[in-house]
Amino acid sequence: MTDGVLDLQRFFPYRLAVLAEEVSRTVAQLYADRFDMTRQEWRVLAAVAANRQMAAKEIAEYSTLDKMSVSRAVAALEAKALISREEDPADRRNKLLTLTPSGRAMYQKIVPLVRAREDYLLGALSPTERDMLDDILNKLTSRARDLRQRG
Amino acid sequence: MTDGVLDLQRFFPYRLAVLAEEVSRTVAQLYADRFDMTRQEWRVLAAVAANRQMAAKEIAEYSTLDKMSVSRAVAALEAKALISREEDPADRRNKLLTLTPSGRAMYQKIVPLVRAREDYLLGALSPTERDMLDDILNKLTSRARDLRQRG
DNA sequence: TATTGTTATACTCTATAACTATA
DNA sequence: TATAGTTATAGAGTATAACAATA
Repeated sequence: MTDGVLDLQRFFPYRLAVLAEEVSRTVAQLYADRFDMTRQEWRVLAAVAANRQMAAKEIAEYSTLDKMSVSRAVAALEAKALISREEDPADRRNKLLTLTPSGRAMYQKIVPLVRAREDYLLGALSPTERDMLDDILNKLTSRARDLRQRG
Repeated sequence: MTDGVLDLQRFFPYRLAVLAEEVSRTVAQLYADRFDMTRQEWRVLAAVAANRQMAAKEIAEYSTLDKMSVSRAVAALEAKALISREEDPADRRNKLLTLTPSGRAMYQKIVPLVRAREDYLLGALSPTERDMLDDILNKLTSRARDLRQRG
């Protein structure tokens, strides 16, 4: 183990990447195949649905997307009439976003589907494991952010 | 929680994706910024280093890459003289890959660096948590694969 | 005919940065 | 000058499929 060879199958960053990609695909099957949305569009839709009336910058922070991804996802969602945009009267640089009725309807169709997949996945774990996973994800995410900032 | 709104910050697939992306970046900082390798090239390098003399198909299985990604990563690594290719005399469709001395030297520079990052990340966890995380990753990966295959 | 590996193509994603309009 | 958002562009990743060589 501590010799010069690294076994990819036991290397945590690799295992995490494989799991996350697999999970991401199972969720994307729902919103991509059935509702023709990209991952970015889904995240923006979920962000606006959960918060109502957000500026693009707030969406970027909430969804961990950069502002360009948000901008393009918003344009795509607007073209599909799933969200609408209006200027913020208090600061006309901001474009406030809300779901249209059909955007909300689509969101409400997708949510139970992705929740069911989440439940199925987490159903592999005991309640104790689920609680611990919650802590573990928080701790690891915090460390990973430290690491990346410090280089 | 069970109303129609999904909080992205509490949604497991989202949290997992954010963590995995963050971890992937901290590791990529090492092999990309310092050694000018893509993620695919790093995975292929690691696969060949851990197994010696692999055919492209075996690399694809070991590294969870598809055969085209392997083919292009191999071409790139060969152009940098990090791996070499020879025909398998037993089946001339196979191209057996091995690291060149400079490929092995680069691998041996990278391994301690990525191991240090892995150790730092997992250092956020107690030994109990680390053991449990190991099980959890296995269980979730197995379920996610089930889910994706069944659609 | 089936398999290994390569090549072609097109689409998505990501990153940097220039640009606009407001402030 | 600084900020919110858009647009441009190029590089990297991914997916489908056609293809060549070999079995």
